[in-house]
Amino acid sequence: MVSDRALHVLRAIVQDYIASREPVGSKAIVDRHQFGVSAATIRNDMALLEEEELIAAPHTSSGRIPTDKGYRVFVDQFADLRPLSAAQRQAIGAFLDQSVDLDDVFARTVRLLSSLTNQVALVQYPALGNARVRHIELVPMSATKLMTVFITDGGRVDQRIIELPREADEVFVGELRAKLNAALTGQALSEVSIVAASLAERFAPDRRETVSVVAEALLGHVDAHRTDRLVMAGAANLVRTEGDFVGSVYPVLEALEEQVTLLKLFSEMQVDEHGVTARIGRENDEALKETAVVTSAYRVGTDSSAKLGVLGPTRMDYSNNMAAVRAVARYVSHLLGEE
Amino acid sequence: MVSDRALHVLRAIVQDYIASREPVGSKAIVDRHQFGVSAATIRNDMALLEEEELIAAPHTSSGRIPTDKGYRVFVDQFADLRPLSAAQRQAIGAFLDQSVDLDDVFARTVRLLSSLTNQVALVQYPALGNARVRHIELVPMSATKLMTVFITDGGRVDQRIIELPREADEVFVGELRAKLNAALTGQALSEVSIVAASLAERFAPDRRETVSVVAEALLGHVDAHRTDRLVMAGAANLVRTEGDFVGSVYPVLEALEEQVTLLKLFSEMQVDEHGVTARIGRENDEALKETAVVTSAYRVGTDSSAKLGVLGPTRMDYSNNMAAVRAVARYVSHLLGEE
DNA sequence: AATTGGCAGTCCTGGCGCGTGAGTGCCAAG
DNA sequence: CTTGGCACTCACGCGCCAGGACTGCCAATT
Repeated sequence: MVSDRALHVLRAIVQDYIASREPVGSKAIVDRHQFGVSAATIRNDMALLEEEELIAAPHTSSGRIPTDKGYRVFVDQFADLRPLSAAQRQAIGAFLDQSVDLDDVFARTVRLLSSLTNQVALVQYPALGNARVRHIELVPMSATKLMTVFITDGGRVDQRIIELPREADEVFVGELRAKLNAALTGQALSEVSIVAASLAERFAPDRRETVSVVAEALLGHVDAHRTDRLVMAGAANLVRTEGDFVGSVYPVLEALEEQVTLLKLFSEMQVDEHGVTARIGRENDEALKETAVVTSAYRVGTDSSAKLGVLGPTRMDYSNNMAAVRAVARYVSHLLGEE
Repeated sequence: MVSDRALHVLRAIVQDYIASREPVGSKAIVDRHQFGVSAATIRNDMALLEEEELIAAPHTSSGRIPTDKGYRVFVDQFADLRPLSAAQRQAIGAFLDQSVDLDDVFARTVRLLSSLTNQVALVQYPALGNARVRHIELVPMSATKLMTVFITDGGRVDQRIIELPREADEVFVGELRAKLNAALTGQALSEVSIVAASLAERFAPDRRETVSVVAEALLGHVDAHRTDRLVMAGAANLVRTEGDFVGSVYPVLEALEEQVTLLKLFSEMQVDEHGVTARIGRENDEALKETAVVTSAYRVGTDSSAKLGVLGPTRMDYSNNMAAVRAVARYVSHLLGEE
């Protein structure tokens, strides 16, 4: 429908608009790019692009800005995704290799992504749906308070404090700990509920109530592992780019604190063959209709995975951000996916 | 220096300005408050207050707004701090009582504070400087990778993955675990470094290198417990109140992400006899010079404590916010401070 | 000595009109 | 299909002006 040159005009408009934040006119294009044709010709192409709703004019006589659809075509057509420079790659490795534990990997990853892209960075904790129990620890806090610590082979640790129905001595706790680990260590999380249910039988009747309270806590741990969490950094960048929003950034920030919106977003995004995807403008929820989200997946362990990405105004540097997201996702996979 | 009535004029100005965000003039004061004197008299008092730098006029002929110093006097003189309503108190209890563990208490506390005050809420993790070791767990991840889990009696759990210099079998790990717990359980964190240093001697020479790597990891855990952390919620509220900042909110948000600034702030703030303190405007760091921070302390265990509070524009509802912060701090103390 | 009404003066705010300039749409010619 | 030319359209910045909300000061009053 639109000629090849028209597409390149679109690219020029997107690039110039991203660089200057000002509507770009036909004259500016012939000046800044080597099209070898006159401004009038460019104008004809622009009329075409406008008809296709790839660009729009804020008011009758002014330059054009890309529409959501325009950004979409730009991203699909011109996602050149030049690899990052060697120095940048090395910086990623050097920074992430310092991580001391899983939480730290994620904390560092968001900060890194945020500073590479100058956008809000998001990292989803892996679901670990098929993770296995590595170890269960019971720590008495007082006669009737017990802390349960639940460790999976993905390296995730959860703790929880429960109130026991009656007093439990050290010996009994030791017995319970031993039986729990014997029965559950190495089991998939999905098996925990089945095993835990049959556990009470192996204890004297007057202990069973206490055991089932503990079993219930274990189910809570499994749930907590299913429930995804997010870490975020660089929210200040949204305010810095406030001028790119015609509405307020307030609803956007609200949506960011409302993690459920973001988790839904991540779960809906399918990573394409390049390993990185963008969702632009109205393709998102109402609250995020003026933003774009660039996402990639990373692997954890052998067969578990989660997403990470950045969020910013639709007027963002897609090339750079997509390259950064892809590179970071790859490095994190390399870090956590190895066996 | 300033008359009693002048102080009440200051109070009226602060209250009206907080309510309307508009400079308040002498006429508005006689209309909205029962001073029983004429506008001209109020004007004389206002001239006095201006001389004392408690209020200022944005431009020659317009109402006055409080200065930082004016807010300070207002807070010191008129901190009536009416207790929250019974319904609000009950809501605090009902919400916080649902917490399942320590992290959850803090997560709920920030959300609660943020929604009670419509400001940014901050909760500092307790330092637990005099906490004791409750339990140490070692979990083999692979032949040369070991996860160390470090649990203190405050209920805090830390994990970390370390690389061993040579392979370690289950038996050796079990022995190490037993010896570590025998030597360290019940010890104060400050003792860990001393005990850990002498630990290697008790093993065969070819094990010592591995043992000292583990000992080093334990020191890392102790450090992590010393290093305070913060949780935050409601950053979106800052953007909502953006109109109250003459500069941008961007540096404020940056400072919020830079936790070190906030930790320094918390450590400098001394809670007064009412149990709650405010720091206003330029009393803070440069980046926070347009904000006010209301803080209170809460107790954890018997003798450990930390701070929590809210941050917002200097034009905030001090009475409400101070009451909310105090009530929440008290409830959290009640929750975590009990023995 | 404190208070008050009156009055002149200040300065922000919003509306109006106008020239300027960037950029478009269209057309007829190449 | 491309190009130069040309009329047309708006947003933008500027100066100007009237209205309004205050203040500061002063002389009279209590």
